Amino acid sequence: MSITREKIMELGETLIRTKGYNAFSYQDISSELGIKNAAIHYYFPSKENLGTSIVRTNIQRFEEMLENMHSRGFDEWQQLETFIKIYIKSHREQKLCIVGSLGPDFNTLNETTKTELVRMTEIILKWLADILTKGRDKKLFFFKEDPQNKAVVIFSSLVASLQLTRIIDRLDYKNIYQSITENLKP
Amino acid sequence: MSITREKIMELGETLIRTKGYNAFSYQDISSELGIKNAAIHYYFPSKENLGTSIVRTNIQRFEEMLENMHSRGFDEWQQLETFIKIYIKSHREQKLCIVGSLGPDFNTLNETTKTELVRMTEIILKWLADILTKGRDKKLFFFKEDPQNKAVVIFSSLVASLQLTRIIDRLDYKNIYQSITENLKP
DNA sequence: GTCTATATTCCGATAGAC
DNA sequence: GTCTATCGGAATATAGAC
Repeated sequence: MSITREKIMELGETLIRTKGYNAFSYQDISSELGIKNAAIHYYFPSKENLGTSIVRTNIQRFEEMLENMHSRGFDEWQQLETFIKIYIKSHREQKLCIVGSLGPDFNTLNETTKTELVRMTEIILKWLADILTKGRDKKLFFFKEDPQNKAVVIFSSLVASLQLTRIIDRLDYKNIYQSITENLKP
Repeated sequence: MSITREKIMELGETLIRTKGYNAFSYQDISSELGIKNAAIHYYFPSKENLGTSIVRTNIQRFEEMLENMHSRGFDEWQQLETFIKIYIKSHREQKLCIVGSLGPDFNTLNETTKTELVRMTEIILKWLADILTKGRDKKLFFFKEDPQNKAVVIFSSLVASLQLTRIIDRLDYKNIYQSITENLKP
């Protein structure tokens, strides 16, 4: 795989997660890379291709993380904390997550990008509901709500607290995420 | 106040909450109203003016709701449920809330719009932390976490579950919000 | 006071040079 | 295979007509 192509995807992802999909342009990427905007079109004929590829890479990254956690034999608490660490890192880098940055723009996305974003969100929610169920069965977690709904609530907390801390930067993200896990303790 | 001006603001708000700030244009509004796009510039010289005015109106609306609830003597549960009803309505109308739609675009907004969005978010979070504190003192709510953090977590859940249900529309919003309140019951 | 004709800039995208 | 010159159109915004 071409190095330029990789750089474009990395920059594109950063731009989506900082400025938003509809606010960034091929010019933003090309000027940073010192090439013309049309050069980007060689690697990604349309913005749709770029957006879709970026989401696909993120799905791959998430699935690799799951495999990694399984091979290491992580329990449900360790899995949840590993996932939350992604959000702490995003916060430190002043970026939103992919779901939280593309989600609000959903109605303006092309069909292929929509499809991948749906797939990514489903994979995350399914995994989260899964570890919530298993963790509760093993008495690691305690909660009364339906695991599927609880998964949406927890994921929503993570997604939007990145958005809120961007608006009000004095909010302490670490304490916020502790509030989320505190809630699950038996 | 001019009727055209009001229609522009209403349409503008709908567009922000469905397509996002950077995806909608003056053309979208003018074509709907059967006028030229430049006519919008008479009422709102720049997009910044329109965006800022829309946020200000939303702050006013929220503050009027607070006054209304106080004059009716709503307790903390009633206040929280009234607030959540706004989100159920938004979900039904397939719209995000203002904070959830402008938040991800924060870095691309003009200074005055940023300022108003910060103010709106602060007002909501302050009110929410307030009723959580008072409600817990009165034994209406039960939770162990710090009220300020809990306010961010609850608000985040509401904001982002609108975004997630847009991506995956089979998610049941009513059950999600019940998970949020369930969690506060003593 | 209200709106239109028009300017300007920037966007995503195509055709073709190297 | 990789990139540049350039297009057509859409975006925000100004100047001025009614």
